[in-house]
Amino acid sequence: MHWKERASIEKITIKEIAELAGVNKATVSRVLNGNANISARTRDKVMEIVKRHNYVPNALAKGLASNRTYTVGFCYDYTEKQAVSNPFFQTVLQGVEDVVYARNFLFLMMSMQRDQLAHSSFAKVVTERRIDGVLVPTQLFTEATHRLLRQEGMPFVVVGEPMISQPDVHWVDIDNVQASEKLTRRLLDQGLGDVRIVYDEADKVRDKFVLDRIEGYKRAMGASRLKPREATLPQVEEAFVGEAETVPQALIFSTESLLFDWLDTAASYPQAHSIRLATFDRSPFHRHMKYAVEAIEIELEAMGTEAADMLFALIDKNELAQPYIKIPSK
Amino acid sequence: MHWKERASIEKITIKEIAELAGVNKATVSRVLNGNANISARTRDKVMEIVKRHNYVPNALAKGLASNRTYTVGFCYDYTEKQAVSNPFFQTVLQGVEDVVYARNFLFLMMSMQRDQLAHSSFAKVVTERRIDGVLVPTQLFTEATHRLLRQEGMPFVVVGEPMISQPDVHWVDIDNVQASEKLTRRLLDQGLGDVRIVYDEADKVRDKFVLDRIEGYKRAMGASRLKPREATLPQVEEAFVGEAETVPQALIFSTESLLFDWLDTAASYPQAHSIRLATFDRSPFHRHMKYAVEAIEIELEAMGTEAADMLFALIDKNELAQPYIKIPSK
DNA sequence: CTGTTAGCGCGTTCAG
DNA sequence: CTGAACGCGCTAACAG
Repeated sequence: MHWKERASIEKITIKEIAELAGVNKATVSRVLNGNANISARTRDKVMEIVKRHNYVPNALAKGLASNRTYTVGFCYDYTEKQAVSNPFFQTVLQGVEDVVYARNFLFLMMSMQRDQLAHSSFAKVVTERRIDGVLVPTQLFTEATHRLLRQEGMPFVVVGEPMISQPDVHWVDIDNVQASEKLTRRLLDQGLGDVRIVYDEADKVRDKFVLDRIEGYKRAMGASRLKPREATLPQVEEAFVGEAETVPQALIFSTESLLFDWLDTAASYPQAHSIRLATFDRSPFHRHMKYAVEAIEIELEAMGTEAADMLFALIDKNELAQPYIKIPSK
Repeated sequence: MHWKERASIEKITIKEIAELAGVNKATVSRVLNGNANISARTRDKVMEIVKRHNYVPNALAKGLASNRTYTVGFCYDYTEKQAVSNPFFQTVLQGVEDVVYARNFLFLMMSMQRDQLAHSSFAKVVTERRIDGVLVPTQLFTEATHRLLRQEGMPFVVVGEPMISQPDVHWVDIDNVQASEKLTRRLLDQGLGDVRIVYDEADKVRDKFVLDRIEGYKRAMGASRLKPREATLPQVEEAFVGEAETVPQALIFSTESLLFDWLDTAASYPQAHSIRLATFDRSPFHRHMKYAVEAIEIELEAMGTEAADMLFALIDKNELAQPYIKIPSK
């Protein structure tokens, strides 16, 4: 059995339905698409046949005729092999899926390596018009990406606040300032005074959320009239070799990977065990880790649903109520 | 700007190319598809125009005409919310992607909740013929799934050995018996004698790999003339409340989630700290966990590439060299 | 080697 | 309210 025959198994078309119902193709099409001007009688007759023969529209033909694919894309970073396994990623994805499937759309995942736009499946999908819109994580939203999207007239929403904001770029993110402020306050409320925030130099330049988390931390510290102290991981470690430095009571890691890096080295310092650890994005692994980790629930799933909703607004009406959305932590 | 205009930005078609080159549409199509019988002159002329105008074929039209979508699907289990974040899942996925993109195919992710086939995007994609073939994880490969796939004549490969083997079902899996034997031997070689394997009753009935891992364990124990002892998690715990029982020297967890369950309860038993822990699928989180975990490298990425290769063989030639593939651990 | 003629399955005028 | 005719962009016979 060749694929050509295989693919035509039992697939009834709109034309055959029309013949069976004794009406025209166009009429069937109208019934199927809920067109208003149809007599109840013909509608029922057509629907009966549709049901009985288990008619399923051909998505390709429909797309070709209507210039729509009924598919949205989700682009993910393939540079870091762990991107997909990232709980962050997958929770957002879940929110997206709920919305996408509720709309009866499909969902095309595309990988893209940073700085490899030209050969990515992302570029291919966009230029071939296999999607009606796309969600792009902020890490992948470069100048080149933006240019391609705009040039192709492809609706898009950035997931995560882009570093440089532009008027025609719509995005959704959690409110990192608020989340960080809240997390910091939670530690302070536990009686800890010397709370510091740890960041990575490279991240700080590239990721807006790192800046925001530092900012939120500062606000909470300021509100308690405490001196904020931000540091890179190496700087924190100096506290254990130098003598003048005091050991912090708690460390807030601006990213989870920093926390992991810390765990790798902390074992060398006995004093490190008493430090309270905190980060964002609670993960199911936390409770199995060497030390207890304080984490704040951030609304990742909501981020996915909001992003998808924005994208559909763009696809449907080509306009947005708000240019961007910040989701506060509860 | 409405989507209809937006979508037609700058998109040159095969027909226009033909006019510019002064040839027929069909000729352009032949050039584009690398058809043999074309004079070098017309080929060059056509290609020059194609390049200059940045022609990109319309995937939908191509698919409609050739009855092909140039897309393969990957179905994942949405029942367990963590499925996508599972390192297992994502490593396999990576192997799949490499093959799929190398073939210039696209990649459609579909979710499916167990026992919810009818309303899944999976069923939709398959019946609407939006893919040329699909990869299905064994957990989702139920009777109903199989029936749908066969009824629609959709080529498929099961990822992971199905519990019940059937002649027309092709699959790829790692060699779990071999991997388990190897892992067990590694523990025995460390001088540990009382090594036991832990399984979950429900998993054992549903997942073939659990049976295989138990089998591999037994072989290694047998080869060392040791008495194999398999137990469920509750049974293992009894060792700590009863008195007659001895504390095992090592525990092999047939799944990672069992290991996690163990970690949750182990803290209560001081004797538990000395037990060596082992499992399959090394994960990046292991090294941050409370206790050291012995793990064996299994060829997950190869599993993905092999599965994809099998699928393409099915799509292209509708036949397979081997009905299934078992990948040994190195 | 290349042009002609038909569709693929569906949406969408434009009449009536 | 419904039918006829055409087009979406491309591939696939069949000629020549």
